[in-house]
Amino acid sequence: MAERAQYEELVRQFSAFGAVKRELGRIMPAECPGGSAAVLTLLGRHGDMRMSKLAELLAVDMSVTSRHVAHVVARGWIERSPDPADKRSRILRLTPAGHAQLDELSRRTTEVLEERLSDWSDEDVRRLTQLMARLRESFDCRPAARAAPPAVEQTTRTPAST
Amino acid sequence: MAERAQYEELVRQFSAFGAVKRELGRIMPAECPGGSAAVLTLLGRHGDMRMSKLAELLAVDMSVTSRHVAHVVARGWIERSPDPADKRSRILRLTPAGHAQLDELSRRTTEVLEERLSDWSDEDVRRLTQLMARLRESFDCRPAARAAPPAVEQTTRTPAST
DNA sequence: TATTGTTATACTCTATAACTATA
DNA sequence: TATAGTTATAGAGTATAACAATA
Repeated sequence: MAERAQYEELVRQFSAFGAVKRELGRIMPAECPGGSAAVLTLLGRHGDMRMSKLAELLAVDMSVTSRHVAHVVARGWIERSPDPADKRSRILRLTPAGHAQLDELSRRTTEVLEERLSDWSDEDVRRLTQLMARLRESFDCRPAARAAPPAVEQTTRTPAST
Repeated sequence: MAERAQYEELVRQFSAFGAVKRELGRIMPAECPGGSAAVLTLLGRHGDMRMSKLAELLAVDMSVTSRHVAHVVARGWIERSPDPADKRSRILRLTPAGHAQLDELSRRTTEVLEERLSDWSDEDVRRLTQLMARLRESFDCRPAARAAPPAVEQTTRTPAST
């Protein structure tokens, strides 16, 4: 358990982190803003999935997910096919062009990080990655995970607010 | 120097970090969005300063700073007094109400972090804070710091793009 | 001429609410 | 009735460019 001053300093770093994100965003292809990049990355990492699953991984509302996906579909990077098991659902899958775009994104971000973090040890990079992952877990993010006790999770929608 | 897979994982955490920021933002007072909170925090930490200095600390364009400051001034949390040394400039200073608001912000964020990070060791909190601070330094952020060699820094404006 | 700061405009990301089509 | 997904609308953050006042 840390002290108040420690927490304040941590929050200060959270706030300043936006500058890093923006700097990284500047080197991305113009046609592929952050939201699109996130969609491609998660599909590349976790494979084909439904909208609701993607929304959960992105930790944003499904309406936001829908917009990002529409943008990415319009550019031919993913395709939406109907789910035979549930006609309300759609299965998202990377197209060959999507894989190519993903490679390009990876190339650019790696290039920038190699330059900016050239004096970082491998261990420090790993440590930061792990701590940020743990932070995300500690902050829950998904509504179900915090609201419910060790119960079953049943919905991915925003719960009714009263 | 880390490997490509390490960098990709780190970028993934950068992307996911947005969820943490949003979660933290939800518990802030409605009248005080993130931009205002950042202004108050920096003024509280560094004392009175000019717009240009604040813009540098925020690592955003001065036009953005101007908007945030206008919002905060409208709520009576800071005051803009003319700089006697340079009539183009304005000195920003926290009002008593601003100090009170700052205390409230600190109280809320500390409360949330104490809850969410209750199982974190003091050392891990400190380590994450330090690594994020170092990350910010590695990413420069201010235009002058990267563009110029070990030369004097002379402008805080966006440099001409050609 | 160059710099400080403001304003107008535009774009991205996000959430809420209303809507459709299925279960 | 409840759920999957879409769309309309609104709010916050940011950048660029044009502008006013002062160095």
